[in-house]
Amino acid sequence: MTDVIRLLTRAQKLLRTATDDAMRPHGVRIGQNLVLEVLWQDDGLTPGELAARMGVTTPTVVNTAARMEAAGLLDRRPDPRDGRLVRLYLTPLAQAAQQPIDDARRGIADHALATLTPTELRHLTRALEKIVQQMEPH
Amino acid sequence: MTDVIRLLTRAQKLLRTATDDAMRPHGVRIGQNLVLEVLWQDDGLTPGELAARMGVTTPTVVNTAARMEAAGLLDRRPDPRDGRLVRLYLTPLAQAAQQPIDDARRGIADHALATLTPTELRHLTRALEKIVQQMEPH
DNA sequence: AGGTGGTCGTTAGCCGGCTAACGAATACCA
DNA sequence: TGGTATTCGTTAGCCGGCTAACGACCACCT
Repeated sequence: MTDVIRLLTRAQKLLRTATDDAMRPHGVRIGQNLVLEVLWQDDGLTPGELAARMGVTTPTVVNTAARMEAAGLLDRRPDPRDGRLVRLYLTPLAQAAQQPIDDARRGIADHALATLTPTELRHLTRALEKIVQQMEPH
Repeated sequence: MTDVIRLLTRAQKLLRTATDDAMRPHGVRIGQNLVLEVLWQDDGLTPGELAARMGVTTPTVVNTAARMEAAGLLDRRPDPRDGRLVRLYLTPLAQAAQQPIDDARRGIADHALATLTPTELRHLTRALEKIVQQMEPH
């Protein structure tokens, strides 16, 4: 019963470690990955918006963004219309990292799933969707 | 391709959060859960042995054990034969927590997997095993 | 127009991972 | 036997999550 949960945890940890190892040479850490993914598609979001899309809390985004700013990956600029808001913009450095990081992530996914048949992949996806739907708030 | 990885990450996070929420009323946090699981079965292990069985590093166990000692969950006693070793022993408090915590974990697993058919559960397990085997250091 | 309530980001402080560097104790070998 | 290498646990310091408390700013309503 709970064995499959342990398996899932183990798999996720292995994937996380592999991803972090692959990102580090590009000056990006695992937690910054999601920020980049979202901003690559939609630059200039606020910490709150980012947190919602990433599924983490706002303080997590604030801390991560501070590290990324220190690393030269993004700029933090106040919203001209609403003094409460802060908008996060990627630097050219962060934009240039998109291609190699995407490639690395795809490579890891390919390797992790290499021994699964298309049918098994479909089944896996379906099962995970069911779990997520079951556990998601409301 | 990488979507299923995201799903897996999301599912694991939901499970982790639910587990932590269920443990906290019993005075146990999520990171201490694995320590208890191992020591319930095999008391008096060293930090290094625990780390190996848990799949984490030794410093992680040392830190977690320090918090658990402060919480009255375990005792840290030197090995009488080898002065380098430290052995970790569960207190009665920790032993008494086994039943309710096991129940809670089983309840979470049941709920998470409730919408899966036995066949789907088998497929899920098989797919996760393949991923883990593929990614584990040979 | 002014006060009040809600909405932001930030800070502080915790837990749980990690690597690197260290110090103490044992084990081994000349 | 004595010196050196190895094996432990610990400490320091980082990243990435979280909650709670706070302060600034806006919006709304009288």
